[in-house]
Amino acid sequence: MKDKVLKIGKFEDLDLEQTFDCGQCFRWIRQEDGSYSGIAYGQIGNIYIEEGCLTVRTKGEIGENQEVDRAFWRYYLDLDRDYGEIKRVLGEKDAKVAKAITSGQGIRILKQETWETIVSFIVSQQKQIPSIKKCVESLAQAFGEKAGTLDGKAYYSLPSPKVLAELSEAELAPVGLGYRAPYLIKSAKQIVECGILEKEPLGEFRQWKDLDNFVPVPELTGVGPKVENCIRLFGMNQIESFPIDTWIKKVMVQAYGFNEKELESMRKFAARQFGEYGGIAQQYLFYHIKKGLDF
DNA sequence: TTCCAGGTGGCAT
DNA sequence: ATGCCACATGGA
Repeated sequence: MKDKVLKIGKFEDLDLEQTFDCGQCFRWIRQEDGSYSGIAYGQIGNIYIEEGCLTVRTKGEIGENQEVDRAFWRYYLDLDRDYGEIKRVLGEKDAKVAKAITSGQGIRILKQETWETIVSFIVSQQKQIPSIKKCVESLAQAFGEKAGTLDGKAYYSLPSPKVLAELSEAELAPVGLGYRAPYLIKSAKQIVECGILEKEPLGEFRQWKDLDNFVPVPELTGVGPKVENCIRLFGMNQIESFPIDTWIKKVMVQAYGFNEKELESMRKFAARQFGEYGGIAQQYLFYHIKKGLDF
């Protein structure tokens, strides 16, 4: 199959490095020319900006499904949300976020597959981002399906809940997940048993909107408050979600004067201060402090 | 070598 | 409801 090039359009408030390397996703890899290659919903792509125009090189014949593909990338990259307005609202309300926005003005919250975020963020606990990327990639190569090749590199989808649910800890051991391996297997079993796969199958260009009606997210094994909020924010389009990890804790202490242990107060504060845009504010703050900048 | 990492489950108060 | 602590592996 040949490559085809899709011109998506010109967008404000979009920076590929900030979006793909801000820690929200683990399967997009920066190429030497500054573009990003990866896979989402089984679609392989190489994404870049050329003369100001967002462009995706992907698989398929020219002219085939062009409008569907464009709609998909618009969806995945969250291009129909007005980040300019969100930044204005957040910036007016909160001076710390206003400062953070100066470092990450081009971040967009990807609309990732729910299942991918469940896997990724169960794996992510007590790991650094490069290590998370390696584990997720290794998982895909070992147990996923080959989705195709781009620039001579093979891309694999993540193993489905069914595949993962059938695996033993011994079989999963080579992936190097450590103590997270049983969490992942148990969560996969919970997803299979809850019946959502029959209702909202993988492969559609959409997230699991009513997962909570099948298994409430916090009931998944290995999913505590932090991972739950990441799944909601990155994988369920619930952008008010405000994950509090070690870095956001630092922000809350340094910039807002909280005591390190006052988690519940931090949550309440975030909900009141950032409201429906909590997750986007969180991502600006996260990106800013990770760059080593202060407030 | 030692220490730590986008936390959570299990147990004790 | 809250406070400890072990947890497996890789990288600095």
